[in-house]
Amino acid sequence: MLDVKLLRNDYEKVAQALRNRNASQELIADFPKLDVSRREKLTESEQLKNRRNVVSQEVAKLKKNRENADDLIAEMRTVSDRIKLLDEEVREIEAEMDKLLLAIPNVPHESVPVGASEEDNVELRRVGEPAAFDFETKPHWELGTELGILDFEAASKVTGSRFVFYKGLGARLERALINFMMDLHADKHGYEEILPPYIVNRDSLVGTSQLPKFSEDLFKIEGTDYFLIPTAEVPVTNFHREEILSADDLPKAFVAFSGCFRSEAGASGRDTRGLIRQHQFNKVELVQLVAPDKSYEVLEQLTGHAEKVLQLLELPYRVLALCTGDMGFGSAKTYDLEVWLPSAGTYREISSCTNFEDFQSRRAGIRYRPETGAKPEFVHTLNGSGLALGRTVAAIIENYQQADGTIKVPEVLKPYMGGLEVIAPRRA
RNA sequence: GGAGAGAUACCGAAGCGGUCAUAACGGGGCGGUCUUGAAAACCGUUAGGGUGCAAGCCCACGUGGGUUCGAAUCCCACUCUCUCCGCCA
Repeated sequence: MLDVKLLRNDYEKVAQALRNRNASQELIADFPKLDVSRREKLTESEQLKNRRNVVSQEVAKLKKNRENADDLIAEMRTVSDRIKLLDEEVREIEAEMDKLLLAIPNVPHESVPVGASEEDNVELRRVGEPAAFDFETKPHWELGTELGILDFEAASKVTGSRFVFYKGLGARLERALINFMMDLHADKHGYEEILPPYIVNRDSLVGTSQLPKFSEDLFKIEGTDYFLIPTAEVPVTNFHREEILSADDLPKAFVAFSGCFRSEAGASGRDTRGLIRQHQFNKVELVQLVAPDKSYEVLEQLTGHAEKVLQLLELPYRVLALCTGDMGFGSAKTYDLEVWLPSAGTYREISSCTNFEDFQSRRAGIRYRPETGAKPEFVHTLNGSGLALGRTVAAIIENYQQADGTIKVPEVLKPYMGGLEVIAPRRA
């Protein structure tokens, strides 16, 4: 959520940000009018409340002395009615303003490239060379099915499309990756490990800005106001919702493994095969709450932590700075990591690292006190995948495939796979 | 799921219609006095939001409504916590 003061004092800056995002100017058109009328009504109401408070004291005094207070009480009756009316109007205006404010995307950081679509994202670097295969490569869903480590058919029978069973060494590979990533971030990168609830309430989703705008992407639990989490970002960022932290508490750095559930409402027809786009997938997520003056430094570090996973797995990848038109709703700046997928002959997103600045913390009320006695300020929140598991498995299967259809186990994973060298069909 | 109890500042807790919210009282944290140092004692300090240049004013006793001239206090709904019973991993 934007600071109303920004909207009040620098309307044009917000308007420009919306243009850069291809978002409608309509989003903020009603703001000035609402803002002014709210403050007018609020001022009148507060003056009347002051009067009411003063008179109430007088009434108390008169009653105590057994004197007559009927005139004052009569006056207060009309004053109170007026207050009630004004407060009702203020409430309505505030509800409208909230609705409006919650629908306005964040203002991109000045360093974000201006652009209309993903075409305008800026590639910052490539790391690792895609392997040259001297045989016909196969996509991971073919290899995984042939090896008996992935079963899409069984999943579509048991559940439906866009679900998968991992079996045998496939399940083992996923578990190995989870442990490898968690150990790396918790032990080497200094994050605190969190295992969050997979179900959250509405306030949490508003806090991290999935709601109210993107409800169609979420699975809602029937008969309740609970939702399955689309990412551990939601429960973890909201851990300190409506709290005032002290300066020594920062930075808060959490690493969380969780299942993620997405309805993928608008994605029918895209990536229908394989592990790339599933309704349920696992992810290791990095989340940080930091002091505002540190957040851009931390964004670079956090992105580096996610990159480290790809480097250790020896998977070729590239880093993109997303342009204004391609960034997520709450983002002030985002780097995407894209891993090389031989079957697609291209790089595919495997991690997204974002600085939200105070966009989420303002919604979620996450503040800190810079020093004792100082006024609380909003923290900056960041998160990034470190990494999405399904896509990592797909990348390993495809990049480590061999001519005979077996999969080499990446060096760093061997200890997590009981020393296994190669994933081959069971029972040769 | 059934029955009951509760929610006030960092923690505990008083308050039961007006003089009680920079909120009694107790504890904790921080700073200081004293001390060779520490403890004890004593002193100080420790709190949100809105509006306004400011002084100030308004709001905030779990959340949202209601009654009343006036609500922490009375009424209603909701949320969460605790205790007992049932069920369960």
